[in-house]
Amino acid sequence: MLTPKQYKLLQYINKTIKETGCCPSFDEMKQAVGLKSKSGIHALIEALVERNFLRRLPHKARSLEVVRLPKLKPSSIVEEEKKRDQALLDAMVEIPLYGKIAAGIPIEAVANEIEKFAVPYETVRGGQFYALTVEGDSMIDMGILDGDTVVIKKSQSANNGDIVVALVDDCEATLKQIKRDGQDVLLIPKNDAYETRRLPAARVKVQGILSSLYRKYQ
Amino acid sequence: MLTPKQYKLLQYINKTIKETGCCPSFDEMKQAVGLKSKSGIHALIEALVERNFLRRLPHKARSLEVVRLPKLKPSSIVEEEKKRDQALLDAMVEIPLYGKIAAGIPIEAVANEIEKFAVPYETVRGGQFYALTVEGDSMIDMGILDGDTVVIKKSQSANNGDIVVALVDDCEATLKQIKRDGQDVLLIPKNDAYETRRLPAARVKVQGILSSLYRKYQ
DNA sequence: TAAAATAAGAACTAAATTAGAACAATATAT
DNA sequence: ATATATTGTTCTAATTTAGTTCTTATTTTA
Repeated sequence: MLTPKQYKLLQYINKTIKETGCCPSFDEMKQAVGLKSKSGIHALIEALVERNFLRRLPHKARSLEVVRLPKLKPSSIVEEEKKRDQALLDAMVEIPLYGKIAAGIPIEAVANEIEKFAVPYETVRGGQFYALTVEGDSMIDMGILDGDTVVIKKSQSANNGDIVVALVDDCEATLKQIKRDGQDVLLIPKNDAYETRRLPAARVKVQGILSSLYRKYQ
Repeated sequence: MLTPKQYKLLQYINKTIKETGCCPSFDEMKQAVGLKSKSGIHALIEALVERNFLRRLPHKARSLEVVRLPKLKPSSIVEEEKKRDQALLDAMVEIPLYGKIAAGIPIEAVANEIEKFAVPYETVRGGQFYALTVEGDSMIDMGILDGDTVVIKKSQSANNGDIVVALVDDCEATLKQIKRDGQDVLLIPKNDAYETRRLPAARVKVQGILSSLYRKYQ
């Protein structure tokens, strides 16, 4: 069994040769495994040759060849890879940022994808999501400010009281709290300066539900 | 394995034989790899023969044969791995989540690290950051709500008007807008139900500046 | 606790790269 | 077959790059 350092170096040598066709120099190796002196590399290579993982021509530069690779990974390496996998799992994914949506007077429809917005993968698992930049102050009393980025989960339906992206008459998209009132739908701004709109349910389509909010200062 | 020069020459020889059916001369090779003398080619070929990548008949012109080539990983796979590495680079980093901070009456000091909070790496580059969970409603008029997570950039100083984590008398930490007024410091809540505190500058230490805000709905 | 392994750095040795020139062997044209 | 051209070999020498060996410490592992 190899020590973690030996394993790491062997993997690096193997990877480099496979990718470039050339053997790395001791200096390159010391960079790769994070050493400041090449005498350590020399010792590691001695050990790998002794254990028959490497073959070399003594005193020849860049003459290493990988004889075989270990079947077992040192347990500390396994730990490291677990952490890396976790990091990958937590990595960002990009969702479309469709542009501005009115939190005041409706401005533009959700239509042409312009940019991407990166969010943690776990926050957008199990659904389709997109992002919008809030414009206006009609939701200010819910702490949704002009310039905030909201992440919306696509949905054709919403519960009473949800904050949704609502498409009115197939042309205006707006972020409002939604409530049902008989055959009508109420689109409720959260700012006393704005008035609730009452519309027949047929004119309003829910496009998604507010899922999270991001704000960057300065 | 090979040095970069050896590799380059071997590739050229192989390519030429494959394309023209005949081995290049030393002069052609020296052109191809950018040398001005063929003695260098001779040395490289010696090395390639020694490493068993070439075979030759001594003193016979254009008599080289390629024995083997370093087998490279397909470049598509290399690309994929590069992308994966990039994903890792773009991944989340975890910053300490120190617990709750009062946005109303000060509750607990910034002290014992409890949890971690994952944020996109790029948002916390160039500085030390930590996260706090907002408790209370004193900043509600700035859209900072109870339960929001705020990311704070460590700093001992702040500009007038910044929203900061302020430590009062070395024991209460609170999130407020800060303003200077002569020898005093004003800690301004953003909620009409709360009153601005005026304190001598000596009693207030800035611990960090509000950098970003995260809110999860439902 | 003893034996490996890890680590740094310096001093040293050796190999690789490069050039130029002279020369030797081979190939080709006449 | 011979002259000529082409090609490969050998040498010197300078420079750069690379590998080895040594000492000294620290850390890890058995």
